[in-house]
Amino acid sequence: MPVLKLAIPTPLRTLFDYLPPLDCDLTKLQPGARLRVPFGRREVTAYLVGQSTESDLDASSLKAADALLDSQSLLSTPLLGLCTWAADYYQHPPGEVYQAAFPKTLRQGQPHRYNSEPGWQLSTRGKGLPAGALARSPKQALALGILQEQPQVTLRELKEAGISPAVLKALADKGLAERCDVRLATTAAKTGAALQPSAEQAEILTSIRSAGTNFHCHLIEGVTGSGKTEVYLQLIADCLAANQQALLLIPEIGLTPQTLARFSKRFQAEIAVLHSGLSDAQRYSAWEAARSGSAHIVIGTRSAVFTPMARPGLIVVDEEHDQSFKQQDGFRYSARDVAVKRGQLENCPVILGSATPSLESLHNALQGRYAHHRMLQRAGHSQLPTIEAIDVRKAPLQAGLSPALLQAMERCLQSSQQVLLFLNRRGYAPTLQCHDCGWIAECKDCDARLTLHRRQRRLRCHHCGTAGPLLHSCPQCQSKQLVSLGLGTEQTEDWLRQHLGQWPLYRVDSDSMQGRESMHTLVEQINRGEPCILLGTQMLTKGHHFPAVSLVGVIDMDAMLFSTDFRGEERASQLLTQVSGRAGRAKHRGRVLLQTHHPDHSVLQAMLSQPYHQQALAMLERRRLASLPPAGQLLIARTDCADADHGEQFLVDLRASAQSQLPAGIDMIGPLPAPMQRRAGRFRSQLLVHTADRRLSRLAARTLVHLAQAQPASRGLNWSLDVDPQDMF
DNA sequence: AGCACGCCGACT
DNA sequence: GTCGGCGTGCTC
Repeated sequence: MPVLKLAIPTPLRTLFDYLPPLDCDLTKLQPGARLRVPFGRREVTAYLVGQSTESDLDASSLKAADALLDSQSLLSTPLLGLCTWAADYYQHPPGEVYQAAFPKTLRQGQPHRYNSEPGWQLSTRGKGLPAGALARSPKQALALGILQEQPQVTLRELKEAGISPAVLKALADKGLAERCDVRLATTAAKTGAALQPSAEQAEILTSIRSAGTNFHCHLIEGVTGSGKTEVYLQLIADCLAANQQALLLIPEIGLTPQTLARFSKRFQAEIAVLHSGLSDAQRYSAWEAARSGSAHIVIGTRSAVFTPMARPGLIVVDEEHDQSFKQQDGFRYSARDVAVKRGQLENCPVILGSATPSLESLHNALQGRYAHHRMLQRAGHSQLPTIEAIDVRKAPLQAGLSPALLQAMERCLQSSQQVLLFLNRRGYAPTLQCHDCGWIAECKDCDARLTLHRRQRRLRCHHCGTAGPLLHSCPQCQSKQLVSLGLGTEQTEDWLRQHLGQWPLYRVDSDSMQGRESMHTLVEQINRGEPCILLGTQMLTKGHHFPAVSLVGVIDMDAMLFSTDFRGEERASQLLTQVSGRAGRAKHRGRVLLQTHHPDHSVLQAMLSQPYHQQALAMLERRRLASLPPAGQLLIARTDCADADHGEQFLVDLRASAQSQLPAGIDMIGPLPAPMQRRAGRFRSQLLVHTADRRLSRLAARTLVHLAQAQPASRGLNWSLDVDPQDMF
């Protein structure tokens, strides 16, 4: 008995067995095709994973699929393998993983339209006409002639030949021609002139090329401005020359216009871009361009790692350390890690690039699993900036700015250069307090204070998004003496406009950069090079090039130094190195000033005295001593629940049942309340699971999910497993 | 996650 | 008498 193994989008971690649709040729059922199936009391889109001749269930309890939606597979064998691997590795329901490889329109069960343009062809009757027929209507005869030469002609080509739609309509009315979809032929990509590579670039290119076109993972660790992108471009050019496609993953959409511009300039090629800002139709057409192979280059954010490609030849993950590659809810995958796995399954090279590689990737490189390529020189003659700490203890601060920083800013602006100020806190002030009774504005749903947003006249919670009106009197004692504490970008902006108003000021944070194009426009404005002040959050540090910036001021370095997460120091080093990298790319040597109350802090001292690479080696050693990732693996079982005790009890029980089943070498810590226990009205607890190696970690993940599924959960309790968590929360 | 069934309060 | 509140149980 033929049985179909289907992945169905549902939170259940299993495949479902169905009988084939009635009157269906079994050889037409290819893995990666979609089917329409009855599921419970509704109809859903299912994805064919495989066929079998038997089922664990009784044949009588199997339903038959309603219809096969795709007569051909839409996913290649390696991509199917990738989905299967990811479902197992992340212990996530297969249906939801498979769904990640499809655009929304196809998930909804719409018929697949191949990469095609509307066109016309002769009908059976039309094909029977002799050449030179229809001589009495010259236009129709011309159209007929064209259609006789080529089996299918696009509407566009017909129009170019002077055939109007009316003429075609006339042919259709006579039953001689009909509409059709014309599949597009793939055209070869052309590559423009490459830049002359530097000695370092040339060496890396040679080394990567000599590693061949099979799977191999390369880590390019290149200081900001060393020209990693040029290396990518030349490798992609090789890939295109071999008639293969390249996949480039980038952290966020903010970067897309710049990246796209650079790629369009170099390549006369079709580039498919996939990011969250696309409409469903645009996303579908980019997806289909990648899948059909008409797109030569696919550029996208995290989710693009699951895009099908006809001829993949290279995968590049730019800024591989960036946290946005890790999905933080639902299907919690790391696009970087999935990309490496995909390279292995597609058997093509994978390039991970960063100025500040993650300790995971650096570890793999040092272990010899990845080839390690370093670029230490900046392109042209620009030097890396100098970094100095400003001890702000006892210094009179104005909107967070010390006299030393202000003086440096003015000098910089007067010599017609740009200043970048980094303050990783949006809003006006992070706290609103009553001066008379000490009351503090807190979020009613989270263990967090409300941030004062003056411009929007709101009190907002940055954790759950709720926003309330600005208060003018204390709800506890009715005093009017409400004072703001702490500093956000809005406040520094206000002060700078008043006191250094002669210089243009651009605030760059997610509040001020609302429109899709606003960041792009701003970057262009800034790069005209006029002296100005840039003030922003980490939005400002992500990949943009600001050649005229020669001074970077970090207003609140201390916020970066104190973190509860074991990855805190790694993040701080990366962030600081990335901010510093914005400075001094052109002729002037840049200068970075860090304001701190803790000039002797060890992390700060390391940043002042060593480049990122050395800091990273020291951090790796500390991780090794503490058996923390990448030395050892981590899993977190999380719960969130309206009742704090229920969540914790669930994890206590889970731990107890896991304890008896798991072998030695798997350590469990907790359950503990999450670092911010209450968020959006729900109490969060977590159980940490630490193992020495990957094999044990995967065993632990499977066992925990198995036990958690079998465990009775009180109503309203959600649990999830986070494999390779990036944040403790 | 959906979507139904099911058993108790305020309306025509 | 029913309309509908959301508790709980199932999906091959």
